[in-house]
Amino acid sequence: MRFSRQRQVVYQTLQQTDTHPDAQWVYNKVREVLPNISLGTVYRNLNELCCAGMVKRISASDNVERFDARTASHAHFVCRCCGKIDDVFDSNVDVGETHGTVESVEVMVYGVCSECMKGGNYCG
Amino acid sequence: MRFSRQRQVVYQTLQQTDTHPDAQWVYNKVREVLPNISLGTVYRNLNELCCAGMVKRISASDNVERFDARTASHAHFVCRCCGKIDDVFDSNVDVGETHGTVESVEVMVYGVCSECMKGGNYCG
DNA sequence: TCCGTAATTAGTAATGATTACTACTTAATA
DNA sequence: TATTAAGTAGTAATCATTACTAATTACGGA
Repeated sequence: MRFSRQRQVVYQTLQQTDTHPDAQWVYNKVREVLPNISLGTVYRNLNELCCAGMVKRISASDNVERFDARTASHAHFVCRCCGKIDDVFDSNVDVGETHGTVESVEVMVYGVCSECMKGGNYCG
Repeated sequence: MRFSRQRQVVYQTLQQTDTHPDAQWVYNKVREVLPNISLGTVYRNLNELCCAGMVKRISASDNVERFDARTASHAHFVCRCCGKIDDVFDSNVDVGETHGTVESVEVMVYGVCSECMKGGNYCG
């Protein structure tokens, strides 16, 4: 993977925020530095960085993919009213006190299923 | 909330599968019983059922919302190759053995953040 | 330092999921 | 049964994301 100027700025931009932004937000932010970058380039680089393990993709039920440059494992608090995503780093914290009213907790285990491992559908 | 024929069939269809389908799959399945139902109706009913707490929405990073009529809390195994979602009911199970290779575990806490609770942005 | 070349980009078009809109229909209640 | 607000079918619109292409560029080797 080459390290183009565009890819650098996309990555740095994501590292400098803790708001778990979507591609459009990253695009707007990066344009302050690279006014001619295209939205497609932002999308492609976010995907490349995800593949490289430098960025994590966050899906939180509002039809928008969000991204996080903090790859250390941590939980997220998602507000279903404003869509905001907070980090929950400390497992001892009372989320209900610190972040808001808790309605449900979802645990998602990501990986490659047995059929795909066997069938050679394994992708990367 | 009224209990229209369409809503009944959408709900029943979702109850009769454990594949965590998306709206299109539900649409195709429901059309076997109600050939004239429209895709918009399926979407609207899935959303209504979510609001009513009878159905859960599952976001798993492939640009499609999936739905689950099993509202009892349980974890999900998501294959990043084929997109399949398995239920993980038994917390004692070795997910790596039973479902596939585990790459990451994400914990999402859903709720309403403090600002929205205070600001009257609370929505339902 | 200069080439060669494959990776990357900008710009635009296409795709695909989801929502919005409207005139018509129907479930549920009095 | 009559009323009526909720629900529906069908279609158009929206919006996030991906695909495509000709031009540009990073980077290893001469």
